[in-house]
Amino acid sequence: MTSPETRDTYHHGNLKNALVAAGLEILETEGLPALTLRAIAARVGVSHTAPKNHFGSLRGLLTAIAAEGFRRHAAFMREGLGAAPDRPARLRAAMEGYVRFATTHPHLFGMMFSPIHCDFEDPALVAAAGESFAVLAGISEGLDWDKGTGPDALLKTEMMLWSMVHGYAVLTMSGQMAGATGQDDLPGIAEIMPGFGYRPAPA
Amino acid sequence: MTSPETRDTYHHGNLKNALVAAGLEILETEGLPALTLRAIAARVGVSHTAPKNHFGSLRGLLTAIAAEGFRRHAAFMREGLGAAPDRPARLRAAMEGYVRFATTHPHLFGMMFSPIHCDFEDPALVAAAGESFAVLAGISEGLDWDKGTGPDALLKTEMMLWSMVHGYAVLTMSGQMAGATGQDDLPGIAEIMPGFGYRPAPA
DNA sequence: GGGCTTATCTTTCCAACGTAAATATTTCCG
DNA sequence: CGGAAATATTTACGTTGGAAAGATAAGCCC
Repeated sequence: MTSPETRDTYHHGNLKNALVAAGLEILETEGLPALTLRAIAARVGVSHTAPKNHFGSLRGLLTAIAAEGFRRHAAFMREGLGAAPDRPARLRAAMEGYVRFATTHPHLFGMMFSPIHCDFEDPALVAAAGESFAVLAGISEGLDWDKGTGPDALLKTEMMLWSMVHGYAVLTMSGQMAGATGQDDLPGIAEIMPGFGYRPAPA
Repeated sequence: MTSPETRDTYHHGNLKNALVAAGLEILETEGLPALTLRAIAARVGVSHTAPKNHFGSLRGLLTAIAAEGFRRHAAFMREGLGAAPDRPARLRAAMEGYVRFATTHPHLFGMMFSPIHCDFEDPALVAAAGESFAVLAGISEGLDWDKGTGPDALLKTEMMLWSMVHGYAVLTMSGQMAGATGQDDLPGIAEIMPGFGYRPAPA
């Protein structure tokens, strides 16, 4: 996917996308500390100052990479939704997709939620993150729990689900959950989520 | 608390503690990106290579700072416990202490859970983090929910509470929760936690 | 199709960073 | 008192992101 180390034309032609793709590759193979401006540019075959024209700074490039990460993240969450027979199963599938993305792409996932690396004010990133959040919002409606009917019911439900699954993903992935509990084999996200039911579907 | 910029003796005398204290100060005033080896050393008044004798590397020093962070984190969680009249109130107090620490010391909190900066294998860090986890463990016992009695009941309860409160803290603090929901004024941790009750105290 | 404008990329340079190695100073302890 | 160990400094090095200036290509208008 990424262009080779050399090229015949002075202009790359598709540098913006190539840089994002190269960054994703580096994240997968070498991790976050190796994700330097110079390394990304070298992989595409351009000078280390070339990205500045498209992204302004390293932070800008990382933000674009994170945005692509959120799109894939949303795709992971949506993956099991089709096969789910009912709403509780959909809830479970989305949560497990969330965690599966984190464990499959740990470095990318870590960067996507790091204020040091990403600019959460960036409109493109906000939009991409909203794509993931929308999946959560979709399964939040009608969830039956003690705050599922009052004021801000939907907002509270979304926040509760997001907080739980995100905390689980972060803490297990970093090894802190294993370290603090002393357990190697930890329960999955479905095993630590209260068994929420759903109120009858609206109409 | 920290030594002044100059000193009369060749040996500092208490460099190890002074470096940790200086690091904490920098985190409060200038944030995580400013927490460099050279900046910490300069604040204490030693050369930027002096910390190596005590901590090995920058990562080692940051790990020690994080450990002190976890001790203070545990103190925040314990703070409201005494005044709580019953067990549900204790649960709420601990959760709110967790979040209050994160909002009061955002940069320190962020570093404490960053595998890039800290070495989660370090015994001192594991011990300090365990101190925080112990507070959670203390309020997990007897919590009444659908997984509160089966196998690994206590472990699952601890993991559920920790995941929820940690996810909430991270996502609200980074601004992502506000960004994705479009809400400025978000519900507190107590408002998005299921209203757990407790089974009768054991004897 | 000639010429101006703009976008894109390179080259060069710089300050700041973490770390290594060699050296200086102090303390500890026999 | 004296050598060993601990502690801190000096110097140097390779790497990083970014700024500045110049080179090259593309777009576009007449």
